[in-house]
Amino acid sequence: MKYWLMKSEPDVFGIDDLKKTPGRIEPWNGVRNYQVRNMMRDDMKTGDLAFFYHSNCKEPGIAGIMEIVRKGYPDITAFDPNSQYFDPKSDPAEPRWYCVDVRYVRKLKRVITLSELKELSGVAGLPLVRRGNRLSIMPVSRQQWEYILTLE
DNA sequence: GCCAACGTTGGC
DNA sequence: GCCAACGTTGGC
Repeated sequence: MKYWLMKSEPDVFGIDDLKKTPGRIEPWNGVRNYQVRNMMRDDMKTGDLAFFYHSNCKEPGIAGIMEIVRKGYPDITAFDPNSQYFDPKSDPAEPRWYCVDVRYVRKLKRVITLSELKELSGVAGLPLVRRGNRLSIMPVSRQQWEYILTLE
């Protein structure tokens, strides 16, 4: 089993939105970055756990936990001309973009903020705290995962 | 709203 | 294949 961190803007889709979704399951679609695509297509498996990270907001940080309940499969929003994520270059016969399904597990007792994570050596090496990082999904080691949960 | 960092695109 | 221009991300 692996661990991940997945970013989303709470103004667009936050942890509370996932919690409110019927069945508490949502496809994590619209990702249009090849590095992240590869992770969803090849590495993320059913049963993996992920931190739900709130980005581009007043207090960026880790807000909750979710579970991957469906491994990588083609992102159909890429084929939909009416979708904001439409990509005419993605051929249904050979899909360019992938997504996974996530299920709400729980919110953390408090948001563990980016600024505090940056101060702590226990998460050194995590792309999130590296300058200029733009990965919207990244792997988290078991040690980092457990360390972060001790901060809660 | 600003802007640094970085990915993508496309001309050559 | 290089690289300038452009677009996006995301912290601040």
